[in-house]
Amino acid sequence: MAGVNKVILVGNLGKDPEVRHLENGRAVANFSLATSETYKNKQGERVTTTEWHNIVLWSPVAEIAEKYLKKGNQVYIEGKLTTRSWDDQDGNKRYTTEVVGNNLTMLGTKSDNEGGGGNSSYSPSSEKSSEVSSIPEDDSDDLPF
Amino acid sequence: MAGVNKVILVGNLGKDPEVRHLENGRAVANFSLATSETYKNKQGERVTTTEWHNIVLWSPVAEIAEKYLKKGNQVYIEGKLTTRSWDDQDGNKRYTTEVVGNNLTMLGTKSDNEGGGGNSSYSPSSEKSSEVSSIPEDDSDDLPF
Amino acid sequence: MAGVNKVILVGNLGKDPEVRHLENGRAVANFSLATSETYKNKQGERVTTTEWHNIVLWSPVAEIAEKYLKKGNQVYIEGKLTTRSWDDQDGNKRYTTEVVGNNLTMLGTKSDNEGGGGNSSYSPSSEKSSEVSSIPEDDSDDLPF
Amino acid sequence: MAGVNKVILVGNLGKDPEVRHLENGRAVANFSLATSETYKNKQGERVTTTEWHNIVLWSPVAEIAEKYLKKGNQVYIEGKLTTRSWDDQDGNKRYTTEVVGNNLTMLGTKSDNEGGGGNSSYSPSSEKSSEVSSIPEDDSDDLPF
DNA sequence: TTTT
DNA sequence: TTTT
Repeated sequence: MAGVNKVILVGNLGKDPEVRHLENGRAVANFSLATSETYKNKQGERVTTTEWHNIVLWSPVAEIAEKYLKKGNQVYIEGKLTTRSWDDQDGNKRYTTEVVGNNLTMLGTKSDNEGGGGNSSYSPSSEKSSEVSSIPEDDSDDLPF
Repeated sequence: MAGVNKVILVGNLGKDPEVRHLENGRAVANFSLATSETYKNKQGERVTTTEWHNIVLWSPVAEIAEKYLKKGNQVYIEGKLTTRSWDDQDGNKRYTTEVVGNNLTMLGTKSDNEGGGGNSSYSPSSEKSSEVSSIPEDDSDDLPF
Repeated sequence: MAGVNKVILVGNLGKDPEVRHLENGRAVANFSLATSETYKNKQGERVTTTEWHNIVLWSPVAEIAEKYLKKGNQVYIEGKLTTRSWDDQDGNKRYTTEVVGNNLTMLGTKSDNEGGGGNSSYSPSSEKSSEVSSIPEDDSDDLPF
Repeated sequence: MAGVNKVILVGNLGKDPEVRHLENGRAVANFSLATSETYKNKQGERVTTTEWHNIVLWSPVAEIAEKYLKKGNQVYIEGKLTTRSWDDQDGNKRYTTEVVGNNLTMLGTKSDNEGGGGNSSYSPSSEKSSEVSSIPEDDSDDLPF
């Protein structure tokens, strides 16, 4: 009965996170993440294929994404697969699969993650270094925030 | 640039695998897999939520699924997330996310996986035991088939 | 700086868990877990290799292990690698590597896990089913205990 | 019977890899990898704990490590846990646990991995970019080398 | 020391 | 559509 539903991704943000602050005080962040792999095909040519993932982060990870993540940043994300359904304008049932992340680690050096993305609202708080970027899943009380 | 795209699931098959044998000799198996988790809500009631995943397996894992997997069986599946697009009858772009598995391990005892599923065409070949059910990802040449 | 240290195991307990209850109210469980893989060697013979892992579980997972796990049971364990050092009787520094689990899921059917192991002190409490055996890592407040 | 034995690490090399080329043409690389996590303790102080792992890589991953990895580089490593025993000078049985990696991905930008380590024999080949650094586990025949 |  |  009990199951396991786990996703592990290392990739780059396709855009800056979009963060909404809900009335109940929680925040939710959304962005797309690209995971690429390069291989040689039969003709010996190097080919790169990229998969795009819809990432959803809730508080307190959402706030970390808001403060520190920018378009292009490389991150490790651990989470679970969820599919939700909705009705489109034609009354058809549609499904969207997302990765709800519960663990986020920024990769690369600090300089990789500064200056960064397509967002002009660069915040000096990102200088606080990537040391704070990992959310240990098993003691969420001790978050460095 | 190089990335990681990994999914790890432990769940139960919602139905027998559907297997198609392609002209090029390869086979592809499809089935849905349920991963359930149980927790207590604020009212102290035990609640079970189930997530359904679309699983795709290619040869030689597809043939293992064909021979040994039945509705209800519990399996460990490791693979990667892929999203493919198609056009529906209204000309709208639709997206389907699937887990393409490259590693499959049957769980539980042999007796769990015998007699099994909703499929009446029970095959004695399933008595060959689950020893053959794990496909080591790194030496696919040594598959027990 | 921030890193990832994750271990995922599916295997069988080599013996019943040994559980110690500490003065501070916490409990710690220890047992060995076997992960086996079968492959064909160059001679076409089926060969099984088994790796043994030292598992350490702390409250509240330790109490679950105490109540429900027995020698022979198949489990999914997620945790992290830790190496601790100690001095042997000859004054040499020794190292022991253990997997500290933070997520445990019992596998197989209920019947697999009943009647169970080499332990005669079979407790009817294990009939409470494996529904309680999964510890969702991200809402430990909602543990079914 | 069939089991799962999987380790996933993101960390930094403690030193340049040591690579031995065996008579049979295979190579084996060894290095230590640090995975760090930072959290706040009860006193609100930020604490960093570091775990060291013994990494072993065989061909063809060993050659990649030899060419591209240096002390300090951040990598993603996927592999399995193995414990081997040996006899020390006092005739005591000793055990060493290692992570045998079968998947390696270099993290960060190219500049992170240049100039790098404590090794003076810097090789321009590392400029070939980290695109080549991921070894897809399921088609090892198509390695970009 | 497990499991099939 | 699974499982307990």
